[in-house]
Amino acid sequence: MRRMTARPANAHQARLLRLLRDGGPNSRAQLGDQVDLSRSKLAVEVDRLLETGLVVADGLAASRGGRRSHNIRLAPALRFLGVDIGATSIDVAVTNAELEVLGHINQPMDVREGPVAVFEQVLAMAAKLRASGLAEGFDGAGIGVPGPVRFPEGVPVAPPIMPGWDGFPVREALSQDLGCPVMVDNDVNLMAMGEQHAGVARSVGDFLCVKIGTGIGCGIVVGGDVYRGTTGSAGDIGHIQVEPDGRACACGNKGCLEAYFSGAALARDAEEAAHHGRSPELSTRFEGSGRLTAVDVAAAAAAGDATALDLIRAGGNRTGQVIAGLVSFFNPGLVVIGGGVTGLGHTLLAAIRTQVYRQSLPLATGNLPIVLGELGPTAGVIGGARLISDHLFSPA
Amino acid sequence: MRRMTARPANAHQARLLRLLRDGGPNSRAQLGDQVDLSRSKLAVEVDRLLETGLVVADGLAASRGGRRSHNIRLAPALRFLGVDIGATSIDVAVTNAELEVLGHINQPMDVREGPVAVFEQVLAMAAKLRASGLAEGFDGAGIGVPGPVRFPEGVPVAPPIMPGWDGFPVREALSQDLGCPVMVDNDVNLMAMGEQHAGVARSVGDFLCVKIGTGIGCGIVVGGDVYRGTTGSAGDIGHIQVEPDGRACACGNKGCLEAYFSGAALARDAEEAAHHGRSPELSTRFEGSGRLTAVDVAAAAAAGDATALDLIRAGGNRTGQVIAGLVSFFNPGLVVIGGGVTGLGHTLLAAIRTQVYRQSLPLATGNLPIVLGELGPTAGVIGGARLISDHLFSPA
DNA sequence: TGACTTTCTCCAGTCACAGGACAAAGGTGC
DNA sequence: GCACCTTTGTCCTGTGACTGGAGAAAGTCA
Repeated sequence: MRRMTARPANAHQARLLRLLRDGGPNSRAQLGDQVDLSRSKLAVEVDRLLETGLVVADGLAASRGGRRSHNIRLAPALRFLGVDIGATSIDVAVTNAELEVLGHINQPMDVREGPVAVFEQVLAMAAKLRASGLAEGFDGAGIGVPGPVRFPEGVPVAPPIMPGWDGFPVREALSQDLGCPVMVDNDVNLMAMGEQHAGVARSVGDFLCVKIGTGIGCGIVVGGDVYRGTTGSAGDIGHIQVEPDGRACACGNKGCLEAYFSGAALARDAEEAAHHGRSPELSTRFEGSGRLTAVDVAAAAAAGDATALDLIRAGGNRTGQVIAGLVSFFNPGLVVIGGGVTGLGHTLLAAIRTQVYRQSLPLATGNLPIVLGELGPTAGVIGGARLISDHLFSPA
Repeated sequence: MRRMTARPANAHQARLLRLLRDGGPNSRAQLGDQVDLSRSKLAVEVDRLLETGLVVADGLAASRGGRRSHNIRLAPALRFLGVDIGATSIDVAVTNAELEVLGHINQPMDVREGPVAVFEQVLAMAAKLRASGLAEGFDGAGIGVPGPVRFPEGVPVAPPIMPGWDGFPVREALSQDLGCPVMVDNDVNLMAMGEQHAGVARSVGDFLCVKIGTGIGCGIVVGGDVYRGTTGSAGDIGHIQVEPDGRACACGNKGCLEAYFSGAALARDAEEAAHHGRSPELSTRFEGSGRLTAVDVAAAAAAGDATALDLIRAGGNRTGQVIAGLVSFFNPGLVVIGGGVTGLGHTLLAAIRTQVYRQSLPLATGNLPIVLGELGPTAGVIGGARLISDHLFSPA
């Protein structure tokens, strides 16, 4: 099958494609209400898009009291690939042009295996999705990696937890292997874009999206666009110091947030508590599997284990302390908490909220929702699809 | 004299006005090199601007090997007023259309006297500048106030150090009194705009501008534009916690940065040191005037006083600790330090730099200049002129 | 069945703009 | 002093973008 070759020829067409992506099928008249163009001009641009095959006319809509309208929709065969490479697992999903997830696979994988091994697996997962009949091919792919990225080139830079990835031409390599356009970004930014597109952050212009997983990062959205910083490392809040001369961190400094709270730190603290017999619940689980993860802590907390709850509260306090500072600085309209540890749920959220509402200025917190992400592991892959569709649905 | 009544009719004209503002007089040909318009279209727009009187043609430039060009410049009679209302003093300046300061007055004034008294003084200062022959009237004014502002309406909101200002319609009131358009913003944002226009931050897209005066604030510039946050309180870093359960702060919390370092905190610490006889230099100065300010500490430090140097270093460390976090989060291309305490100079800067370079990630600090502002007290007033000119030099 | 609404197409006129021809005004080399 | 080149600026025409109105198509409602 031929894949998407055309691109919008001008800003109007790009605008129309995005409206159709975000609002679903629409009649010409409905589109006209949203774009401030005359009906004639709009008709011309829609016709051109129909010619390119990017959109199709399918059927008549119900009448609204007059002539029935033709439904215009994005080409139903368009498929985007969203790839979210985490520290310990990979998510791959196919979406249609409206960014609805048609199929989603998750597989464990250690990112430290290096880019070659990881991409081999990504390609296998993509092939699996294709083989299942969900897609005949991919028109574009958006990839998230757990570290800073030089965005224009799609190349990771100095990633702390990804030895072997520094400078690897991810965009170029995957674009060749997949045979479609590829965009690469930080996984946290992808999550922010996902929650913005289909989650809790719809219609919020300026917000923060804190992802707590193996590490801690923060997606920054300014005026609806992801802010990446001068060298692509914006949002790297895991190594903000929360305790002068505190715990040693893997980065070489002392007292970093990540040294106190993250998937890894939480697991370590839980194992220590189990070892010292401070928590029967955790000890039992430790004896069962020989190791503990954030999931065990969440389960223990759900079972009412005091030590587990304390661990979560302590971590939430540390995180809240940092977020409070960021709220004062950035004055967002929303804070989203997501990532692997969201399973810790409301205990975590309550601790974070307490810190932020107590420490930040009333003007900044007065009307500030702090909520859990609503998409879970799909946020990243939807964000990936969104990233590449934003790219493809912009003037060539 | 009739003041500026016309506004640019379209984006091209606005672009041309800003080019003339930032680059000074230019020929049509030179303008054409910068705007990506055909010479014919450019000529049409320039002619229209000439008709409105916003720009004038004055004289012929030297030949560059061919026909001599006509110089096009902004109307020489245009005058902008920049007003920077600080906690303890007011700066007012007149600029021409190129935002060059023609006259500048500073007078002490306690902002707690309330808006009516303050604006009476501002109007008197403006009248004085006008009487000196520098301006026959003002075409626009940009005002900075030391607290958060609801920007679109030009109204201070919940300002901590400005009782009586909450909700006062600054923009509307001053616009009536001055008889010209007025824009209002946070004083820190004005400083950032000033340094961006004429200071160290020229040609930097994303940067932070930390102002340490009576309080501590931070101007945030994203992609060349000031970022103000959801409720206008972005950059309010003075109340970020640097010490859990630390010193009581005026805001009601404990351990805020401002409780440890700001003009006020520094003066208090200095007086305490003088009182306890820990610093002969400061004691002498205290006996002379009965009180101490940041200026005294700076002088003592310059004289080699160890206690004064320690105070500055300690404050710089605290501030650097916060800035380090912001650098990790925001990944700016430049950090500017300004405000009243810049007189503390390189001792302060060195302490801040040490903290930031030590705590933030190498990727964020690798190529990050941390410098003192270059405009001093004129940054704010130039920023004010810039604010209103940006407004007036945009399509009506 | 007629009046009215909504949707969509067609067409003519207007405006924005590019690009070439040309004029004006200077420099340079012989 | 003259021919020739460069630079600047103006004029003019053709093209494409865009608007708004007329009208056709296709429906609803009384």
